[in-house]
Amino acid sequence: MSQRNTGVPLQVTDPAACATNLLAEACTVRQVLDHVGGKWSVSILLAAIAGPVRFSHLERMVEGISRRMLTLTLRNLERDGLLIRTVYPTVPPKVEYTATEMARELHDTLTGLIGWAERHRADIAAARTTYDQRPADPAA
Amino acid sequence: MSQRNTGVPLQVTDPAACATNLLAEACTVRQVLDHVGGKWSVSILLAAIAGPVRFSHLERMVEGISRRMLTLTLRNLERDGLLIRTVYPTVPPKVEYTATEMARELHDTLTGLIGWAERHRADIAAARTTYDQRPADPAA
DNA sequence: CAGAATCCTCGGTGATACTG
DNA sequence: CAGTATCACCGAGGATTCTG
Repeated sequence: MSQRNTGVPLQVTDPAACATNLLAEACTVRQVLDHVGGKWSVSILLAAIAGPVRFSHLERMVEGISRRMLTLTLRNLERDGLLIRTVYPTVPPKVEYTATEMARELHDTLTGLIGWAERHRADIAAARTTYDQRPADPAA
Repeated sequence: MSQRNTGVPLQVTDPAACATNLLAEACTVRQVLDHVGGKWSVSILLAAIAGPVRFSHLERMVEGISRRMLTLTLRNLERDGLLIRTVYPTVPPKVEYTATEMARELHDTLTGLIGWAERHRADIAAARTTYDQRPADPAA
């Protein structure tokens, strides 16, 4: 990026770092996260998977998102082949975003993540409690 | 955070936002990403899953990570119940990090993500090429 | 309606030095 | 060896305005 903050978020884990056998997995995971790890990517993706959505529709659904980030995230998802952008040349401009097959498969995979999260929600909370109740200064 | 930059990364998606049925999934996914979405989390996690690792061991494996970020990420993972920290009170201090069962299950889930990424690596690259070759100014 | 352009803030991250 | 403390940087994200 030559200019200041002109474009889309970077989201590029350098592929050169993916060398070591063990860490190769980690690197691949990070590549995925570079696509959907953004603050709003998943929300938009899921919305589009549920059915074609329009810009203003998303703006209302995702709640909390700014126009700018909506645009940027949509661009990213489109660039990565997860969304298809369709422009209807009507008088009030109309643009629809549709999830690709690849995106739907990704959703299936993400479902696994959701399952894990729900299975271990309690465990995570418990761990956090345990951690917070650590002795701050054991030297006493 | 009252102070400047004292502690661990935030990593807390406010649960209140998880309301709408459709976006609830997105919110759950984001919760997971809050745990392992950090730049180094996955690498460390995978290393620990492969077997108990020591601090300096990780420092060499992960390559590129700073001491600070290693410490912070380890703290996060420990707090979330993904890692167990064991201190051996030997003369040169020795600390081992072990992955929990929960972490291993997460790894299994992440494997799905890896599979997806490898299946669609070409598609993503192709989409990017297509996107880059867009007409910049169609009005001409 | 659907963006593009601009400016600004904040917190995640890195580099370095110090400590038990 | 395994951290902690402090400082500085910069890029993702937010708010606002303008346009076709």
